[in-house]
Amino acid sequence: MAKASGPKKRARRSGGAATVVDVARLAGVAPNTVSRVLNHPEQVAEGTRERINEAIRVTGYTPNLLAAGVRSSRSKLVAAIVPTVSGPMFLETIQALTETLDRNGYQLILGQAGYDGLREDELLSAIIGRRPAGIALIGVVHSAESRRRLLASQIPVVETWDLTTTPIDMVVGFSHEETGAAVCDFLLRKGRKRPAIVTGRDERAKRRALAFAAAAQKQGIEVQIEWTGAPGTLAGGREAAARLLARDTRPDAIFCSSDLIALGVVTEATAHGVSVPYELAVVGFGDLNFSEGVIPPLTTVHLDGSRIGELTGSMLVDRAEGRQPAQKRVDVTFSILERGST
Amino acid sequence: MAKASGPKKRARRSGGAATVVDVARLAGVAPNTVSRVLNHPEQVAEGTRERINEAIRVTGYTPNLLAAGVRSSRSKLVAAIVPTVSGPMFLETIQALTETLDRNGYQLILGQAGYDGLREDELLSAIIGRRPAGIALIGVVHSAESRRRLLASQIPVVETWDLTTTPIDMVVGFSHEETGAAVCDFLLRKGRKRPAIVTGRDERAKRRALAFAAAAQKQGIEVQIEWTGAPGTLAGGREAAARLLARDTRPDAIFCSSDLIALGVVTEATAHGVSVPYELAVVGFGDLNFSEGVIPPLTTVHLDGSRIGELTGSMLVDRAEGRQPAQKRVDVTFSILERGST
DNA sequence: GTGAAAGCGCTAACAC
DNA sequence: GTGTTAGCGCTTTCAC
Repeated sequence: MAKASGPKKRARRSGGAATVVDVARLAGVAPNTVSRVLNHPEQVAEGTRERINEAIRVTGYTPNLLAAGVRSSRSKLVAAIVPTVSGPMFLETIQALTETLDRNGYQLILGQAGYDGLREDELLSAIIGRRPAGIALIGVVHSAESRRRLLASQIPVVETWDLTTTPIDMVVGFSHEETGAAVCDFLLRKGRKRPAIVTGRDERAKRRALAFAAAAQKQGIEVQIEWTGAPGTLAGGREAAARLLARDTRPDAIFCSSDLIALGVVTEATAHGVSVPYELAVVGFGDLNFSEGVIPPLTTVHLDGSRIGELTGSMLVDRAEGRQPAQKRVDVTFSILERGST
Repeated sequence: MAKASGPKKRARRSGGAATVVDVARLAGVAPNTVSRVLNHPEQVAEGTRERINEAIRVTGYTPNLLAAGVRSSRSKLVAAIVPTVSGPMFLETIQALTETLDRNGYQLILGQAGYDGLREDELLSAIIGRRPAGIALIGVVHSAESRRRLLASQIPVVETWDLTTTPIDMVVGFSHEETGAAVCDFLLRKGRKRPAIVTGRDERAKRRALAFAAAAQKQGIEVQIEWTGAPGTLAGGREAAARLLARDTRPDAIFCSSDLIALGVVTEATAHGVSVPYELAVVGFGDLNFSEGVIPPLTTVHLDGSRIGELTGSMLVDRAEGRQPAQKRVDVTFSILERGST
């Protein structure tokens, strides 16, 4: 029997999907016993369990997770809020997060806040309304109002890609100030005298740029800054580089707020006959998957985006299951990968 | 009054979040009137509405969308299944989809099927269990079993990035066969005699490659194919190019299954002193945001990923709201953007 | 090990 | 316009 799956008996009230009641009737048990097979199979006798599993197969029953969530107030859902999904920066993090959640039986619901953070409040309502077991803020800057709502919601939160001093709850990230200063140091140590910056306008990039400039200032060096849009693009990098190369005092080193921008800077410099790294050193940020393969290979700031995603995922799952996560604050640090462009 | 939001009165049973009952009590109305303000505000007298809205503010009430979903069997949730989120190919589509849904009050839940499509069935259960109003399959190949389950679930489905002849429900895409043949034509017309292919192993890329080869065959030309991993990387492109350039009959044109691979091929060729486009023409696929900016600018197959996402979103929303979408099958076509690399 | 009964938070039907 | 009643599909006591 059971040639095809799909609804067998008469159509049911709403949607026509099979319910615990249908399965229970077919298996000759009470509805809650079906629930038990799904959630605590060890509490059910083997014979009964088999009969019920067979009934599940025959009816094509797929548990209604919404209903389960209402009753148990455990939604098995985690929300991630990103500025936009189409910047390459956070992809590894989202991927690793999804996989980690998945492995633990959780689903990811994705919200785009945009780089301007308008609509942030509406988005938050939509998300909190789903009663997720946790919320991951990935590279998002949030308003005071959002903070308050998140705090009030009691939902576990992980903020990532930064190390706030006043976190809402948990944090996985690194210091953008340290990063900027470290890159400045690195370039000056290599004997560069006229460092410049090409940076997107987003909050974190700004802080790296400022820290870079401050570190240079300490050595009595003024840094030129060129702004470009967020998220960073190759074209934006080329334009900014063109402006920089046209100046009277041409920089001999450029720190870019993303690898894509850095590739643009290298491309433009090459097009102008400026040799990278001899006349111009270029440092990127993000260590995207193409950065090692281009010519010259890009020196860049490496961040373990996957690790951020995994940690975020397991911290949220821990909390969702009532465990205390190993740490509430993780500094994943960064590293400068020296390659051909410097 | 109402200095801060957040729960006011005594803690409530589960989770501590305010419910319709709390709001109703505070506003002196019945619970369903609160529900009405949320869902059909025009049915409620202005005075009552204001009182309720004030009560909502004071209590910090956020509607439990899970409960709403169970009762109304409308979850305001759409699921998207992608092979992996970290390939750049589908990002614009996911972004446009998210935005379109968002504008209509729907949220996106994201599932990664992986390129191998294992775990596909488990993923599908998790997704169908949420009773989403629609499912978008973005660049995913699905098993016969998955097809059956989707069909049985009665949930509106849009398959994208391809034009299946036997769609589950709706389709937004283009023909990979036509694409492959068109690129072949394009290269032969430009006088290339020894075309080759560097392609990832994913299903669609394979079909483009085969169609390319078949078109060449018709003109009596044999095509060399080099395989690389999926998703395509710059490094993979370089390796494949190195192998191709080492052969006795060196190709004078290479069609790549992604722009990232193409950039790798160009890089490797340049490193070998092979001039692009004079000695070697290179065509990419996807028109990623960097492709126009590199040197030489990449000739590539352009696809409007955003449009695919928007269309998918509005088709699903239409169906979710009981409307018939304008079309069930949309061919978004492709175009070959001729730039410096050919 | 299993069943009966209650109830999660919400919304749809039907009164008035 | 608004309240009363019922019930979505599930899980959680609490019996036995």
